[in-house]
Amino acid sequence: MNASAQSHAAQGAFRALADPTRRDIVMFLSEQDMTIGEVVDRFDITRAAIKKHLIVLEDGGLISVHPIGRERVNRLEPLGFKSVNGWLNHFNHFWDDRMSKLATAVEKENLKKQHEKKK
Amino acid sequence: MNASAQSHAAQGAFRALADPTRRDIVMFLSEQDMTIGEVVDRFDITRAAIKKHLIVLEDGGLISVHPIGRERVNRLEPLGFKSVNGWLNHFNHFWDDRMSKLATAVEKENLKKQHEKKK
DNA sequence: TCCTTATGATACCTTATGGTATCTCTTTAT
DNA sequence: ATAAAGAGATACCATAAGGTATCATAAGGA
Repeated sequence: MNASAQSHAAQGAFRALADPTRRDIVMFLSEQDMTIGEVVDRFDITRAAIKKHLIVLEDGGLISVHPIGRERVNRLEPLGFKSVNGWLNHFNHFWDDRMSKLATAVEKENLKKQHEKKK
Repeated sequence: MNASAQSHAAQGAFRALADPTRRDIVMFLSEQDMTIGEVVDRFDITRAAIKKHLIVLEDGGLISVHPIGRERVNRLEPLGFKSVNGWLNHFNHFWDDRMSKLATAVEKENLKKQHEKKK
């Protein structure tokens, strides 16, 4: 999968992570799975607002919802995060390449200087 | 730096990456540095719109701008990406932990079954 | 010098987004 | 059986966000 396709696939995830409240929710969910009510208790906004955030997170593939009785447990989903990681990874390679090229250039420069010194 | 502080620091970067056009711009810039005009040539939207995107990217620390004569070259900035990577890394650890715990649990379950078989 | 080119800035429009308030629907417990 | 608790849906509001059109500015080149 190329980076452009990955970007398309990760759109929902990137969108979801853009909001600080949603990133906080994700942080809480990394400590333990939670029902909506439990998430709401940790914020000062209404249940409806939290619910919307959870829908965005679910659309982005970052969480999944599991009904248990009348409750619905929200759980982190690794796959959604992987799509983001995958896209970012393209740039990690990019930095590596840039650094190694820079290192090579510096090395050549040093060799050149040493050569000139000998003259 | 804890994950919450990282989240705060990375807010601009996450915000910038939420838009598909900006991610595309970033992809182009990973191939080569570009002036605004060169970026504009690769899209079907106005210069003003591109300019706004570049400002958001700069605010997010994902690019830097370097004036050369009357032109302004836009260049990717690794540090901005690192802030995003840093935040995401917290969850990579999380997956690793979860997987290892799962593996341990499965292993224990297998040992238990073997033990019961012997009976 | 003067015209062209690369860029910046502002005003304005439309839609998306984050939020509240309110009502309904289920499920559990008394 | 009925009240309370957990969750969902919808209407509505203010602001942010992405886009265009237009005007202003500065630097190169003929």
